[in-house]
Amino acid sequence: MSWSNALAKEILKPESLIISSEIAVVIADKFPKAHHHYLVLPLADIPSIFHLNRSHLPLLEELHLLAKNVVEVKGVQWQDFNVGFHAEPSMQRLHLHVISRDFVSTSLKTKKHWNSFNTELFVPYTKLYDQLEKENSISRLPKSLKDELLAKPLICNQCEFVARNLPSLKGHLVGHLQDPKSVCQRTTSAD
DNA sequence: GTTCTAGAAC
DNA sequence: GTTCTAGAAC
Repeated sequence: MSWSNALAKEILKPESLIISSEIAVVIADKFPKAHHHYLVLPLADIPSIFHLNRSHLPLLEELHLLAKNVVEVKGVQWQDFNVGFHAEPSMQRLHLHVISRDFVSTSLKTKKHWNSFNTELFVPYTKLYDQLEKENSISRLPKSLKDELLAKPLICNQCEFVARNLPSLKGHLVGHLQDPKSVCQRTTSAD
């Protein structure tokens, strides 16, 4: 399918690059799911996390360094970010997500969007790095587990709130952004 | 990955 | 009647 190759084409466009090295580049996600959402991609044609082994550990470190660099360039706080890979990627080029934890964005539209960043469907950089070091490969999640994680309730990433639907979660997340202290005291029925 | 939209949920 | 979700896309 052609849409799944879009990232490989995107990194060839100079205007897409925010920063780059000889090994990897950083671009803005075309449909950002938070205020800040960047992708770090190797120039080498590595299709996915399932093509990695121990020999790629230095490459991963380079991706991670660029992730830190883009956050610095944007003048925002590293600790406000999730940095990692999708356990079940859709796009055919290895890409490290660098996404701010606000998740306030009009492009966040589905339960799948939320759960792919806020359950085990999101593999933090360090978790993937350690697994690769230990086992020399990354294994796919069983389909039953993927289905289970996709079906999980919409749990806020900043408090105990469980949203009844996506618009409710989005409203709640805006609350965190505007008033980080009081939003956690709201009852779940208020939304 | 997104768009579109039927019909389920409210 | 309106909002929201979830599956098809040749």
